[in-house]
Amino acid sequence: MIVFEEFILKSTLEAIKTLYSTEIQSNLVQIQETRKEFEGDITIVVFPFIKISKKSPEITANEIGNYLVQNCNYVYQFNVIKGFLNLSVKPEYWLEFLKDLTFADSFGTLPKNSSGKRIMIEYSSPNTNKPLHLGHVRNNLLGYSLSKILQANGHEVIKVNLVNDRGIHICKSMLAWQKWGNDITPQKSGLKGDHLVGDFYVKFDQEYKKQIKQLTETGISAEEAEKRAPIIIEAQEMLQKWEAKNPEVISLWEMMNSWVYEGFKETYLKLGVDFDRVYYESQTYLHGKSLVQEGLEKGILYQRADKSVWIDLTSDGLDEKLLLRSDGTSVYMTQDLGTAVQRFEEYNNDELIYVVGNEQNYHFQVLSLILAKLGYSWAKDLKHLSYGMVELPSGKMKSREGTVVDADDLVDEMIKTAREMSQELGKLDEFDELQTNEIVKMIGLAALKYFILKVDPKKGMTFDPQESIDFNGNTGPFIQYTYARIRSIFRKAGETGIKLSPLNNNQALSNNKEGSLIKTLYKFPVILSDAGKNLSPALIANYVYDLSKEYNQFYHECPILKEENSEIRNLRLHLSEETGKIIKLSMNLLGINVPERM
RNA sequence: GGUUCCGUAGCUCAGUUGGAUAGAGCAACAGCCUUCUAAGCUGUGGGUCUCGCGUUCGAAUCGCGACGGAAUCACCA
Repeated sequence: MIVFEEFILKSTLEAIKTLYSTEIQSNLVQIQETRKEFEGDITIVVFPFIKISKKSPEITANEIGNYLVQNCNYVYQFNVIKGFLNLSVKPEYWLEFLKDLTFADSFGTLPKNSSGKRIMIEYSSPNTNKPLHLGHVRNNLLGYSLSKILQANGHEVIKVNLVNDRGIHICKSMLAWQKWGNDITPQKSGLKGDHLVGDFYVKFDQEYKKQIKQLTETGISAEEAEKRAPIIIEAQEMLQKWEAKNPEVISLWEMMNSWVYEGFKETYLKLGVDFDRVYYESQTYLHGKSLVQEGLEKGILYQRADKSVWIDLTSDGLDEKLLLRSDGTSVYMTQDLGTAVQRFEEYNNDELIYVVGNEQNYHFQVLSLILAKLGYSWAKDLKHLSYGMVELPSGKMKSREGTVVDADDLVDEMIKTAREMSQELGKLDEFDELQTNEIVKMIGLAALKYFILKVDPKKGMTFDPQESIDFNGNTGPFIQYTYARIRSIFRKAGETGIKLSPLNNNQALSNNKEGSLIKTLYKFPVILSDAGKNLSPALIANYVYDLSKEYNQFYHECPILKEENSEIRNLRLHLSEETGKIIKLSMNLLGINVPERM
């Protein structure tokens, strides 16, 4: 595959050496895409050179432009606007690029392990006391998409899920079920297991609040009341029994967790995400204690009079952090230290990416710092994909207060809307029921996934369930529609016996929409690589939107099957084919499917 | 209070080593289907890039300050 930029960079360095007898660093040469409103393909910013040339930007640009036209094969003409040197790449090279593209299997992607690392990515990581909500949806979609993107960048990826299946939160649900459940089960209630368990979590909280209120009315402070409410004390006792492996508590715990897992399984399937390995916190929460011992011996950690163990990070601009409670039990950090060591030992991975919300930035900062202090060289290879919180127009979501957008409801709602919308447009007429179900599911999910993934992960986002979801404009369905259009052309071509033939070497581009489409296709490998480096599916999402928009303009302006000149028609068919391939590939990187028709 | 992140059109968002007249979509308005899928295309209006100062040939982008918002600083996870 030709990469014009490399050659132009090299020639520009030569030009400066020849013209001004100075060798410069290659990072002084700024090469960028020429803006649409100007003529040309590739632009060099000449301002950095004027100190060397000691001439005006215009003269400098002209001198370099002339040199390139004479000495660089790919450049055939140029124009200068202010300090910008706009170069035009010879059309035959664009065509050659397109030709290479027709032979490429998955253009832009690197084969497995080609240049790659072994990367473990942890995402989802739900609690087992309640169903998944919109926040988890963002997490799952980011994690899954990122794993695809990293694979396409030639890395080996291990997707893992760490299920938070123990602790006070699940005891709350268990206790509430014990008290008010009347032996209800998912089967008897007809509810999904995770939803049923979540209902008891809410029930617990309501009762807890009631008890706090009663206590404060007797003159006890709110803080004290929160500690003394009988129901919270009962929950804590239950947690102790769990840790003591009390058979009754354990079997209740196993039963309710199994309900939740059934529910999660369904949600994951619906969202189309999966994992190579699932860890359970009940099996990992004791890890890390030996590390603490080691740290104490090395003098990195210290013990207080009450036996609790701490690390002092004040010299790193952070605080002191607890690593073992005074009763010797471990905390979240202890466990994370332990599991990180385990994972690197077990998988010998090069990186470990945690997909976790930005509310835990501090935690991960401390985590890698402690590991570095303990002497693990891979501490620098821990990465935190810190994504922003999803808020509703009404503000933050609170699961205890029932103001969350439930993941299952959300997906169902999207599919329902997709069905209504498609029906209204008369798009479902040719489909039978089975096909209809499949297509509306594909469209509804695309709308949801794309809406969430197109936003820069680092940024917070607001989600309006009523208005946010659209099927026009910068949306998943728009991109799917573009793909379906392309497929439709090839069905028609098949019916009329038109076939793709190899591209002619001397084929000229007949329309500038063809040119801008080729240029957009050309950008894909760089976008894919950037998306991997920046851990950002949003780059792919915005690119595939640009590509679709570009294609629709081309489609509108250029007849394809109706084109009578068979060479031009063939070129346009190839452009359509390649665009379709990259749309499909990009959408797959986002975890979104594309339909043959819609 | 300390630390970190954010502030771009009415709304949701792009804008990545500082580069040309800051871009899309939605919403509003006006056009385009006897022609390959109108979930499309074209056009109009809409901006003090929160504000100020600085660095620079050049700042939405970098630095400092102010204002506004978020997260975090737990013997929670």
